Amino acid sequence: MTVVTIKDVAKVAGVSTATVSRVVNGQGKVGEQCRKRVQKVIEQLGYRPNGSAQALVRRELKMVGVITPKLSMTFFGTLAAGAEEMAREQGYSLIMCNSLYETQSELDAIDSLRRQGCQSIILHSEYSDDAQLIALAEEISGLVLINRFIPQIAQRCVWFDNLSASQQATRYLVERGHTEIAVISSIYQNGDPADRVVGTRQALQQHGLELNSNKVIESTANIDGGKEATEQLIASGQHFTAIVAYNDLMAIGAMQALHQHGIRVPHDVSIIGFDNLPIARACIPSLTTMNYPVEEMARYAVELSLILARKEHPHTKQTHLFISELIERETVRNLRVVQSEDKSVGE
Amino acid sequence: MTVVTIKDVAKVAGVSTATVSRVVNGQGKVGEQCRKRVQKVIEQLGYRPNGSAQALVRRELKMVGVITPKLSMTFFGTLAAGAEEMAREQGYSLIMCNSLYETQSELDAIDSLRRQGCQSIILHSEYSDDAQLIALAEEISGLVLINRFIPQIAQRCVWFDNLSASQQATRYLVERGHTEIAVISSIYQNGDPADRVVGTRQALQQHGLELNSNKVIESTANIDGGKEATEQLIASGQHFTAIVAYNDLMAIGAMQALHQHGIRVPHDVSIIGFDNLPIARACIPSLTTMNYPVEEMARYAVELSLILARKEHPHTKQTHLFISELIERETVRNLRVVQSEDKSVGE
DNA sequence: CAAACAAAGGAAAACGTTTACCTACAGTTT
DNA sequence: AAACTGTAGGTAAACGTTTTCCTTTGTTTG
Repeated sequence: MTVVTIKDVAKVAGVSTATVSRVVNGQGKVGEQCRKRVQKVIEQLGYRPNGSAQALVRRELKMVGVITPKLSMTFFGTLAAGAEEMAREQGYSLIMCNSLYETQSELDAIDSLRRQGCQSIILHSEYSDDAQLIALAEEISGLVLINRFIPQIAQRCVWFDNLSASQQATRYLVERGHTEIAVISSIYQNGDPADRVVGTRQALQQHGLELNSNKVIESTANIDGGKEATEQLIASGQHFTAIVAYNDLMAIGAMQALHQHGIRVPHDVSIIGFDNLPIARACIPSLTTMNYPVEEMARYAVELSLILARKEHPHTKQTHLFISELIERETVRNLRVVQSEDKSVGE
Repeated sequence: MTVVTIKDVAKVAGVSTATVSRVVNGQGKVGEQCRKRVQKVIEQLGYRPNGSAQALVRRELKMVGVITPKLSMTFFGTLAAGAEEMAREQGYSLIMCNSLYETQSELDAIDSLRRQGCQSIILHSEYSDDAQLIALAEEISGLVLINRFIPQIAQRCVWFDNLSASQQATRYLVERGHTEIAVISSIYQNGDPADRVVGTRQALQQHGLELNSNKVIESTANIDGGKEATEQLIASGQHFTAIVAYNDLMAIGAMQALHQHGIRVPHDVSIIGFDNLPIARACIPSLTTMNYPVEEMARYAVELSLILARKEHPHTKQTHLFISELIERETVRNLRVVQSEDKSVGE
């Protein structure tokens, strides 16, 4: 007797498997003393319903799949943690897949999830194109895109208002007297970086300023990328008193590069990051950044996915947009207050 | 026709389901032209085997479960990433559970995994006691403990040599002239912190020095905890020229606290962390730390778990110990080289 | 007291695979 | 030509549930 099945329980309790099933699931009519007896046998034998059999007959696996590029990055780890939490609350388990920023592994992951019978999938897609994703949405009722917006499947998109966030960040700098602003952007393909540059440009224009393209440097969205981009920026001789970074990691890299060149933050150069990772609070000086409510978004995405998978969606064309807020810390200097010294970079 | 089954394929291809199954799994005798025909039908219909049905009949789910306290922490995210990678290589998927440092959620997670039919489980357990885990190992053939050692189930333990790592760290400090060493430890229950304190004590003794218990402060294993512990240490008026921190986060917290008190790192106080998180390389000054090969360990743990689950284990009493190496960076000052200034904390 | 009904619980089909066993047929050996 | 052998491929049982009918039994109602 390796594993206890419902039949074993039924036999010992002297009832049919139907009754045991009813007791386990707490539905259908079962007499009180009968229920008690079955309960007891279940305990004694340590019966545990077989999930595969349940999934087979119910035609649904109580799992939600999450596909992100790289779980070891705090941002995606946090995303996964939020998703796991909501999934668990709803009685689902979480299957995790890393896509490693490759289209093929992204597709493989989706395929493997579908094969498992997983109808709920949260996808953070960097590289698949819109058409592919729209096609996928046709087939997978519970597909939800996180951090991406595709108009045709707006109701499946849980995303972040990059435009207004970067406008907000830029405005904050301008209001503090910064007019020469550099942007350290990412080489990601998914539109986010581009949106943010646009946001910065728009905010500057609203104040009669302009974003010089020479001050926009792209690199990989991590610490090294930030360092590299900043080196490039310094080397180019551009004049700037503030940097808007694509994310906190790049901002940290920028701080390192500036530090190596003896440029002080925020005294000589101010910096704003994105994401509000724990590291932003921890670094010295602590990083002013735009909050990215990724955990909350992930929770929401799972909830949405479960609803969509149940096909209860009155096909609203509503989309799901999360907005940012600025976390004020120590890396932005207000040039309009103290004018003690006026050193800045370049020129 | 909502979903394509093996029967549909069989009907269209004019063969039995057995043949389709043989084609899909590439085993058993199937004629060449017959195989081709079936392949084609599978393509056309977009047939995808039902994982639940397969798991049911094969009595195994191709999944490995990973249970960690908090996925949003880089350490555990990295662990999960390593596990996912190996699982995928072996054709398995990964189920993630957060235990949130609670015994009950830990047990719930295990229960849910077992119910799914998951025989491979990687558990990072903080709070369950040895007896519980030993009992669990009896029932779950593929249970592997990561970052924990229990002699009775040594063959299921993938762990880290805390003792020698902390000895190594301490020796490194002593060799650089540090004699007054403080330890910022964690309040975790799982034995790691205690082992590390012992390691430090032993290393000091080997050099004829002693670890003053007043210089060992415990707190939570994160940035705030490190800050708090350091504040306490400073307030206590103890004299110290170096700190061994329980992990990089606590080390960063310590650096912040020291910074706030105008104490320079490494000039006045040296620090060694543990884990070698990306943040250790990124902070200023960059943190000297003991490497913790957690990703590699996680990969290994999954491999081991799969072997154990298959019960191929010739019951060796081998255990699986990973060792550390010191990553030299900028937070340790060599007191024996330059003696320009001699300020230190306390006294 | 008969008729109607409700409640408890059983029998069996269904879910989609895999696989042990069997059949049919073609080719080989005597 | 008969007997044998090997192989492609079919049949059907099995995996462990859930759920739709039923049947049985006891209770209410006119």
